[in-house]
Amino acid sequence: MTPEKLKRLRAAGWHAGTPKEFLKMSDAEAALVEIKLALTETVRQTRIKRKLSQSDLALRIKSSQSRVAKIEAGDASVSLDLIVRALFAVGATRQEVQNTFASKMLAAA
Amino acid sequence: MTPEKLKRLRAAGWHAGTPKEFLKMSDAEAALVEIKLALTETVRQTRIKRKLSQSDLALRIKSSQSRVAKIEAGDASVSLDLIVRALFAVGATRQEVQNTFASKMLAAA
DNA sequence: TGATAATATGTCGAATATGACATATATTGC
DNA sequence: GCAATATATGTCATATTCGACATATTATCA
Repeated sequence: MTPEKLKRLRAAGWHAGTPKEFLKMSDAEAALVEIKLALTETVRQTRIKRKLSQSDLALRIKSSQSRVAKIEAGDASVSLDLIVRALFAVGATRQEVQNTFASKMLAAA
Repeated sequence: MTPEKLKRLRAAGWHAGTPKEFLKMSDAEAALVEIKLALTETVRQTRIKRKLSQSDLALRIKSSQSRVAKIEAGDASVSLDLIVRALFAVGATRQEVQNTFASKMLAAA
């Protein structure tokens, strides 16, 4: 895991304490975090493409604008369940989800 | 449904307050449940294939046998996050997990 | 059969995620 | 510029999910 990525994750609230502890995060845990981040990016991109505001999306998932902002910011307090609900609410397609995953893979290489 | 609510929904981009529009919401909820069930089924099949007991898997994800049983039973109290952690713990690849999410997004482009 | 391991189910206090709210900060259109 | 709109951030009481435990049920096999 690159220092760049660590910095980004920490900024989003993912730090588990010391940097050393953070590095110990298992590969599986890291993969889960990265999948969540990829999906939140799909949420944001798709929402904007559909010309919806965060408040619009909040209404659809019966949540609040601030929580939608946290979803898109990759905040650690957001569950995968809520991210997927948001994905469906913006009407993301398989293609859009796949594309985000694909671009994430390239970035990781 | 109150006229006020209808007005807010239209402003949010639903364009209508017809029953059809609201079916989309329940469809999304159903799709989320489908994703969960598909993943839990994979957890169980893979765990058995690897000849692991529920207790073995519980150790790997630092949980308990009873919670693993609930994961595999599709219990409503189990989060998508925990299901994915279990999936990785039985040896699923990141690619396999990603494919599940992508394949369940069926909205038309 | 009966012993033993595996799995299922219910419960509960603790931990975590939640929507809502206040408010700060961008961003857009005039 | 300056309103109006959109987004970001922090907090908090409530709701949900958690691991753990007790115990019931089922499966395996000598």
